[in-house]
Amino acid sequence: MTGQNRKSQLKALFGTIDQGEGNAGRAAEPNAAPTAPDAPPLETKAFGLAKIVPAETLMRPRTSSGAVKAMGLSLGGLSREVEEARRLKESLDTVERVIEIDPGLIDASFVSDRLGRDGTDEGLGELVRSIEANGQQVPVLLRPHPDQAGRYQTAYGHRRIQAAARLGRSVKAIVRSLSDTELVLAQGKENTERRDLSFIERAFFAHALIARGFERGVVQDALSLHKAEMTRFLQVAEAVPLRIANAIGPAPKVGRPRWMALAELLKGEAARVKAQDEITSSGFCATTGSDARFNRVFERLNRRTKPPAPAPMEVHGAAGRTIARIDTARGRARVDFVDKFEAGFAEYLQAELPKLLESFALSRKPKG
DNA sequence: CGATAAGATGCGGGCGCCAC
DNA sequence: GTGGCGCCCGCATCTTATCG
Repeated sequence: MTGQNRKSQLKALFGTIDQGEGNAGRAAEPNAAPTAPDAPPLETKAFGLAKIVPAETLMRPRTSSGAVKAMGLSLGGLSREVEEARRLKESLDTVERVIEIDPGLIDASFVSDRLGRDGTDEGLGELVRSIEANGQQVPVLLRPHPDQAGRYQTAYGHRRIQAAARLGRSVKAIVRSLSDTELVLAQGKENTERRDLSFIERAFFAHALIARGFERGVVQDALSLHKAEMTRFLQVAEAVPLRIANAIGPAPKVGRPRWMALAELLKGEAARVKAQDEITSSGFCATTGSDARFNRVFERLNRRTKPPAPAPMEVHGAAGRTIARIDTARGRARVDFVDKFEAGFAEYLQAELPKLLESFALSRKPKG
């Protein structure tokens, strides 16, 4: 597929989504698809009730009128009105209306964009409360299920559907006939706009799309990815086994550098065995929060290569009491005095410290 | 509560590979 | 040789956490 084709495909898809969903609380796409030459005027399509005055009608030059011509014009006008009425009816029939659907009839998208959130999604409870209090503000996008008549497949709005199911309510939805490509592109675009997917979820979503044969450029466009980012997504998704990523979960606070570091560690077979062992441990299962679970796995794999930071050393006074602590973590030395010191001590320390350092340097020099 | 450090994210641009 | 593509490095900016 050429870049031009890709762009027109995206424009055709997303331009119409935004136009049809003015109540979705999102700004219209700045480069939305231009209205097709044979499409009804924009106001007809968007609002249905607006007065229809095609531009060509307004531009048509007036001609002199005889009785016959007047009748012809009148008939012509009538036929135009009939034609416009037909168009209006057509647009009303095809315009995307929000309908209510039982969540039990709705299946998830064929490409998952979530990791290990089933039943443990921290934000879902909040969404349930919001919908309970204010109703569902934004409709979800569905398509008729390609294999099962009477059922639907989700393009986006999975969490809203889960929340509605939990409340025992129907889901406000727009149903549109979508190809596989259109469905995943809508799904990717929506997730990108909402910024509610973590790094690793986006990585696996991009990877899943590539695995299903979607072109790299299409995936980049749909997820608004820079080419370099796309490369890193695929590298991480290939290096981190899905079962491990699923066990960890979305880890929203863990970004690219740490997932890439984990992916690097997981390239070794021994590390994969260790990670598998970690995710089945009781401690891991008892850990709440995907960020904490990530840290457990990461620290377990990193344990050998990165020694723990040394504990602060205590300096004891004549009576054996701790008078100061020396912290050498992160490659620097820091001295904290336990008690307040007398006036002038800082100046004394300032004067004596160079001598102390010099004396230390001399003691380190090899003798002879 | 402001300053600072650490981490996350987006992006530019160089490089190598490959098809034409 | 040229252009397209993917990989990689590194920088700038923004956000979040920590410290004093």
